Amino acid sequence: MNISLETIRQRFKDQGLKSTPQRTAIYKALVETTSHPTAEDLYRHVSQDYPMISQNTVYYTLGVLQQARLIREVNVGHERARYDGNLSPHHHLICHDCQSIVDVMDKKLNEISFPTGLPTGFEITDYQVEFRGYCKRCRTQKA
Amino acid sequence: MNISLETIRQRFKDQGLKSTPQRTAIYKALVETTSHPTAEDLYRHVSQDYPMISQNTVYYTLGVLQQARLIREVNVGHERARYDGNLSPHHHLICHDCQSIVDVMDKKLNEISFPTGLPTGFEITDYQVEFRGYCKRCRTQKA
DNA sequence: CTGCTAGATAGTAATGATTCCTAAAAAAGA
DNA sequence: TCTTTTTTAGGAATCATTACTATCTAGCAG
Ligand SMILES: [Mn+2]
Ligand SMILES: [Mn+2]
Ligand SMILES: [Zn+2]
Ligand SMILES: [Zn+2]
Repeated sequence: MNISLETIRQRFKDQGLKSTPQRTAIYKALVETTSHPTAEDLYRHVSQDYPMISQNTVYYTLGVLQQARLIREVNVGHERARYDGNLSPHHHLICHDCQSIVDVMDKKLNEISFPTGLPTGFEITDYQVEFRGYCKRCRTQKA
Repeated sequence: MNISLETIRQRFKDQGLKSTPQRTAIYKALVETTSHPTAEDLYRHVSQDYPMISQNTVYYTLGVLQQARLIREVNVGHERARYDGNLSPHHHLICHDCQSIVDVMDKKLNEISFPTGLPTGFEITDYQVEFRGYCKRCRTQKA
């Protein structure tokens, strides 16, 4: 999945964000991968083109992009945070062993009805289905 | 929800775990609450009866109980870990603002069919539905 | 009941991801 | 080009969790 610089600049502008090379590179990397990388993964990736970038910039940028709703964070236990540049509604499948995250696009999962019998006053906004299992690689390694 | 010491001792024995006052107190606290406490919450709670207990013991014990499948960890973003002593299959509802976690017992949620069209070889073992929203208290505070 | 031993506890030090602080640099509009 | 507001980079700080290790104790064997 490829994204043009113009598109990126436009999205940043729409959110009132300045376009910098570092920010653009981080966002582009995140939109163009399906691997749900960590901040450090992104730091290493972007470092190839911008050797002087700091980890701090990566963290700061991820925070900014998240607030602007251009990316989202994926919860996988309490290990380091994982990020997702794919905003279309979808769910995830996570390997117990290697923590790899795979997108689950099944449309049926977007039609789950909200539960009833909850504490009064609680208002649900959205939900996430998190499947767990073992990826092919980890399964063959065990055998 | 109350649990007797005999029941606790039996469960520990079944898993080959020694029964110590600290371990018993931590497990009892976790089974008898629905608040999904953090390690520190439990440390503070158990400290009332065992003032000399160390945080380390709480962390170690939670690890042991988790490996023995007597408790489970609940994922809520990447804040500190939250624990659950309720092993019956259920899901959760989390407040965006105060991070409180409420149990969702809706049986329909336990009958979701596994998605198809996944990477070959991936084997799903289980899943979790995580609802997000705003609790009553946080909603009235905003208004 | 007594002693033995694996496992548990407590205290302290270390780790590591993330956040905080700040001066210098750069984007974007005037 | 000038000005203002962000953004960046680097270093220090934070804080939950782990690691290390010297006692201590539960549970069992004798
Ligand atoms: Mn995804
Ligand atoms: Mn629960
Ligand atoms: Zn795997
Ligand atoms: Zn709340």
